[in-house]
Amino acid sequence: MTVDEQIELLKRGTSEVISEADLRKKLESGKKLRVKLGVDPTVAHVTLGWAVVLRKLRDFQRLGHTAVLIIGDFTAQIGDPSGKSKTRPQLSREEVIANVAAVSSQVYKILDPEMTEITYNADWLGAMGFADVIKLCGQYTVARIMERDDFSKRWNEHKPISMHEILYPLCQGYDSVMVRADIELGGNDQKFNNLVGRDLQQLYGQEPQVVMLCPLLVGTDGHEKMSQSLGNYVSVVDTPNDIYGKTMSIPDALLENWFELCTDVDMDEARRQAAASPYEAKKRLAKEITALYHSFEEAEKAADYFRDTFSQRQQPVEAEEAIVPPDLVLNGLVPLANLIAALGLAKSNGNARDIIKQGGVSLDGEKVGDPFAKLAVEDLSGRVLKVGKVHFRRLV
RNA sequence: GGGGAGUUGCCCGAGUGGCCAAUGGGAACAGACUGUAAAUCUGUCGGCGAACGCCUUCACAGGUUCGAAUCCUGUACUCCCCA
Repeated sequence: MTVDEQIELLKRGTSEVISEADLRKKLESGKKLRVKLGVDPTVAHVTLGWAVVLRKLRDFQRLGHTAVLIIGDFTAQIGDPSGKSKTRPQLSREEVIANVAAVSSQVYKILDPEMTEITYNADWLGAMGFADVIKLCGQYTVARIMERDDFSKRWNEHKPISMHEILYPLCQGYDSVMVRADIELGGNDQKFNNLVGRDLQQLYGQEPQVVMLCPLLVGTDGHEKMSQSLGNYVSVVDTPNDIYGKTMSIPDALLENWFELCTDVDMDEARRQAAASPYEAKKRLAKEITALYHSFEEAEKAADYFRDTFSQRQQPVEAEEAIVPPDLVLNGLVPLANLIAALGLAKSNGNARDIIKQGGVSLDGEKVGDPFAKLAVEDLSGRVLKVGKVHFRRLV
């Protein structure tokens, strides 16, 4: 593959490369490049949003380069201020460890483990003494930190900025120095942090890294950046049905963004399809994504399930089984609302009654309208309970 | 160090002694329509209860009062101005 072709491939799904000339130079050197991606284990799922940069990293691996994954076990405890209008809660050591465990296996659904180097930034950041920190701080000025959009905005709005937050970019930049990164990948919101890496590398006598930024994937709600905390995410460990279904629920306006960032489908083709029939394009998208994290066969099955269950509103043949909690049963009768709440399908009994009242609950396809319905237990077993649009449970 | 302003439900934000579980908007949820799209319309949106109702909530802890989100005192946190 020529360098031009490589650049072409690598640029797909990026919004900015700083700079392309430097990237070319590094690729032309023929050297095995060290491509850094820092991730903070603040959550327990690899979402499709996160997968965008992981997939980009995998593109580099396919060209023979090394993925240097930095688990920000130290920085997670600071909390990245990027794109945040308020201070993040600082995570405890235990939470971070739990998240690392959960996430590390998920990233190999995308990356090639043979070509991945995993490091933990607590190894060097945690070992620094206060004098080292002061020295590092001496390399940067307050004005430069305050150039940053998030901070200046918060500053102007008279919102608090904690001291530790302004150290975050320095930590991340120092990571680049420590792993001698040739390239750093990140979402658009990481631009500032990644540029600090360039500056610090130069100050420490290294060639500055190339910064490659990917646009942020918009979440299923169609507005906010996909994130676990907002609940608008698709996880790579979601079931095929969930990946497919959640993808089908995104607004049409997101089709292009998702095709570009979540699939390898040719963009001309994707655009053509989206223009011709957004619905057909979305089904294609959902199937493509599902297949990436499961298999083509499972994606087909998910598509069938979706069509039958949601498009044609048939009752699913297979549904997660749920046991009627015995303590709800009185004289062989169980109050439906309490059952729904106990199964976690509503947040309280009152909420469950509200949903019933509004026609959101059915048993074997038959709507239940009485919020105070009490049902005979033996009568329930084997029947399928539907709550809302999405939740089905086969009662046992 | 001094002076001033503020902290309300998931978020924003009204509310200055009873009519406040607390106006409004957004989010969310359910229904209709549909393509689990968008737009629109309707409804719900602290907990328990069949219900009269009861319980917990307006930063935290005390206090005044028959009665407090609303008044007083202290504590914590945030912002502004001065040094």
